[in-house]
Amino acid sequence: MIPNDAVRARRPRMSRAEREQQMLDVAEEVFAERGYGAVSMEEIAERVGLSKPMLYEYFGSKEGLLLGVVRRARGELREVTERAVGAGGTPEEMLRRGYVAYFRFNEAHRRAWLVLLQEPVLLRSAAEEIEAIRRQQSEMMVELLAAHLPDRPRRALEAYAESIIGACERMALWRARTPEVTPEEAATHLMNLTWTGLATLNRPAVAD
Amino acid sequence: MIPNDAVRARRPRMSRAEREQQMLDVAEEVFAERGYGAVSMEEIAERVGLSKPMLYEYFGSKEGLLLGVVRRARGELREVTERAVGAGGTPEEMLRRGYVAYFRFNEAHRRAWLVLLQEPVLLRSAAEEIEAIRRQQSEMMVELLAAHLPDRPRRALEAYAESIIGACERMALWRARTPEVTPEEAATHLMNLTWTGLATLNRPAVAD
DNA sequence: GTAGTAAGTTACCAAGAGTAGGTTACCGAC
DNA sequence: GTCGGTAACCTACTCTTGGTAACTTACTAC
Repeated sequence: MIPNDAVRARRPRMSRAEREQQMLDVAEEVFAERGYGAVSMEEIAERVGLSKPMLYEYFGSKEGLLLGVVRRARGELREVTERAVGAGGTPEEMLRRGYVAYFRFNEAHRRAWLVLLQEPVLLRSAAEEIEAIRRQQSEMMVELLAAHLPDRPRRALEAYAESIIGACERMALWRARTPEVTPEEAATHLMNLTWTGLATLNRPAVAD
Repeated sequence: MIPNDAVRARRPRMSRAEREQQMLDVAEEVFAERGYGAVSMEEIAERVGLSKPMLYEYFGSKEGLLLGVVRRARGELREVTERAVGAGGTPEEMLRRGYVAYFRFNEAHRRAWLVLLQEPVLLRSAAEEIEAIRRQQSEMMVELLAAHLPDRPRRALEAYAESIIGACERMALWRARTPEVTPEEAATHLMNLTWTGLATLNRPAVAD
């Protein structure tokens, strides 16, 4: 039988790289909107305009697809914050710029960020992979702190770094519910807490 | 046919309340160990010594069961921290005791805490429920801060509260990977970061 | 123009979430 | 003591969905 060219023409063949990105786009959107558990591979395939086995061809499993989404998003975020921090200046300036960059990122890439923040924890089987990404985040922060606090034990710096990252994440979640708070304001709050410290905060000099 | 009494005797009937607790115990253990996605309702039922429909009778769905586990754990945690903070003293003391209580809790109730921290995010459909619990946590912290910082805008206090809670969570995760850090040490790190502040930290007086 | 490969398909399986409808044990009332 | 009524509990199913095997179609280099 002769294939229906009119129909075939609607599904242009793409290179693997292109398709992958397209799949990640769709998956990111739909995971962020309704959550990993509520979305079927069938549906994602349909939205991409392909059949299910192609998703498995490229990502191996549903978790693999999610991991792809998370990895890409995490990479982008990392790039943004590293550029912000790497621009130099005093530790205070670097920290502040890092905060601002983080909050701007999750404002601009809301969907990516939602997936990034909310989903990785359910990936038991991909835990090591995720762990590696986290460690990277944390190491960057430790370096930043080490420049300012050269005499502190490494262990303490790690603790600060982890705490700060946790604070950022939760602050971002809060900002999602309180959209009138700008990235700069959020950064100021975080600076007041982590840099100035609550003890010194009741001096009227510090504004937020 | 006459039922096999020997077999029946192994499955004593229990009151609803008792069974519920037992089911929550099993679910908590197994979710914490292998993750929500990797555990089937069939298996949980089997471990409890009942058949699947009983789980559905009591919890409605798999998510409902998870929610039950989370709610119970969160309640216990809340009790513990509220008692610690409620004992009074200076804001600094209260904050510190709160931190210590939190880290002690997740040391003593490792399984409960793992579920608590790692799973709720995947519950899209139960999001409001979870949100309510979170708000409670955050409100308690806001009250604590308000006593110390009466002149700050509410909005700022909320931001601090959210950040602090996020810092606690992530710190707890870090502690799970670094078990030699005691609850008291973790609390000290957090105090140094949030109370003292990084700016003042390079004075040699503060130890951690 | 044909061989090889990479993109894409249909049609299936297996596992597990959730349910309909029935059975067994307990408990209070007469 | 037996007889309803209820609450705990079961067997046996359905249906969705993650995952795969085996095939077909189109592009690309020689």
